[in-house]
Amino acid sequence: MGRRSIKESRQKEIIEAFYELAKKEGLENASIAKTAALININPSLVIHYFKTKESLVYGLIEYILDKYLLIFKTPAAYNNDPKKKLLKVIDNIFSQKWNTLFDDSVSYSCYSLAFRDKEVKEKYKILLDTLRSNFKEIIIECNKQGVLSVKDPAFVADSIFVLVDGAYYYLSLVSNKQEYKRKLAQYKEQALLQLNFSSSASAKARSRQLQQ
Amino acid sequence: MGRRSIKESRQKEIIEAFYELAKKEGLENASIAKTAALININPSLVIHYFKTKESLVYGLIEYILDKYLLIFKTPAAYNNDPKKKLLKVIDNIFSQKWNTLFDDSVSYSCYSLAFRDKEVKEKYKILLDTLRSNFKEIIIECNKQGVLSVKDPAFVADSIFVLVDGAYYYLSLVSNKQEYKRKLAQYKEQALLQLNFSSSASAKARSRQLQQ
DNA sequence: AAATAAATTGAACGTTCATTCAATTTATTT
DNA sequence: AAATAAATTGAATGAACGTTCAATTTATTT
Repeated sequence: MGRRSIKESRQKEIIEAFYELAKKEGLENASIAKTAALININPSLVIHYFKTKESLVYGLIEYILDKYLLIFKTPAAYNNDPKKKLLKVIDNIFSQKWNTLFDDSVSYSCYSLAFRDKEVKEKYKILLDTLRSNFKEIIIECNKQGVLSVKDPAFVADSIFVLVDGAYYYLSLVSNKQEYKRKLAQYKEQALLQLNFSSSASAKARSRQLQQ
Repeated sequence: MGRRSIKESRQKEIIEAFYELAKKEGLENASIAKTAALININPSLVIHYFKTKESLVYGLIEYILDKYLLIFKTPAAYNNDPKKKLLKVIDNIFSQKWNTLFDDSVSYSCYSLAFRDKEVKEKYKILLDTLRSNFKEIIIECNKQGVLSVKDPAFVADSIFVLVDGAYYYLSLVSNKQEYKRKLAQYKEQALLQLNFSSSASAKARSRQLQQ
C-alpha cells in the first residue's frame, strides 16, 4: 500500500537532465542544484533518489555506456544476412548521428574518471571488450556464410575499434565541416579495408598503398 | 630597479604542482588553495601569477601539449640516419615512460575542454597536426634515403597516430600487466607494419592476415 | 641608506556546493 | 474515510571555492 514508486523513471529523468547539463557546461560544472532547476524539482529530491553525487555520476556513466551498444542496433530483417548487418554496424559507427551523440566532452570526462576509480575502469573495460566481442561474432558469421574470409576475427575487431577511437579523437577537433566529412569517409574506408570490403577506387588505391 | 622578477619560474612551479594535484585527485578537484598548499605558498600568490583559475588551466594545457612533442626527441647522432630516428620515435611512443607520462586522466580532462572552448580545441588540433607533420617528414627522409618506400607519407603518418590514440584509449583500461605488455607490443607491431618495417614472425603472420 | 618594485601574506568577500533533516503533499490500499 | 508510504519541499548546515585588496616583506638599484 501507499503511493506507487516512480523511482526508476525519476532516476532516468534526473540522469538525462544531468547529462544535458554536463554537455552544455561540462561535467565538472554540472551540479545537483542546476540539474534540479533544469527539471523544476528540489535539489534534495535528487539526493533522495541518488544518495550522493558520486552515485549520480555512476548513473550517468551507465547511461552513457548503454548508449554505445546502440551501434549494434540493426533492422531485424538483417539477422540472417550478416554481411548487411556488418555494413550497417559500420554505417552506424561512422554516421552523423553517432558523431553528435558521442563526440562530446561528457564521454571523455567520464572516461577520465577510470584512471582514479577502479569500478569505472572495469565498466569501461567491459564495454570496450563487449563492443569488440559483438563485432567479432558478426565477422565470424560472415566467414561462415562465405561472404568474408577473415583469419583472425578478434584481431580485426580490435583493430577496427582502435581505429574508431583514434579517429574520433582526431575528428572531434576538426571544426571545418568539409574536412570532417572527408576524414570521416576516409576512416570508414580504412575500416572496410581491414575487412577487405572496399567500394571506391580511392580505397583500392589506398589498399595498394598499404600493401606497398 | 626593484626586485628581480621570478614570474616565469614561479608560474612553471605552480603549473607543475597543479598538474601533480590533478593527477592525484582529478582536474575537477584540483583547486587553487590545494595547489598553493602543495608548494607552501599563499593561494593569493597563485592568483597573482595567473589572474584567474581559467588561465591557470590554460597554462596546464600548454604544459601538457609541450610534453607530447618530446616523442620526437632522439639522439643527435640519429640526425643523419632517418631510419634509426623513425624507429626511435616509435620506441618513444610505445615506451613505458610515455605510458606513465600520458596515460592519465589529466590529459583526457584537458582534451574534453576542447568541446566547449574554441581556443583549447585549436591548440589541440595544432598539436595533433604537428605530430603528424613531424612524423611525415621523417618518413619522407627515409624514402629519400631509400630505406623506405611509403607512397603517401601523410596518410601513413595519420594512420599511425590514429592507431596510437585508439590504442591508448583501450590500453588505459587494461589493469593486467601481462595483457598490457602484450597489447602494447602488438600495437607497436601494427605501427611498424604500416611502414613495412616488421621484425617478428608473428608480425609477418599478421601482415598476411591483413592482406588476406 | 633611501628608493623602488616585485614577492608574498592574510584577512575578508560573496557564492556555490553537497548533504541533512523535519515537515508536508499526494496517491494508493484497506 | 482512515491508514500508509512514497514523493516532494524548504530551510539550514558547514565546507570549499575563486577572487579582492591592502599590508608587509624582500631583494635590487641608485
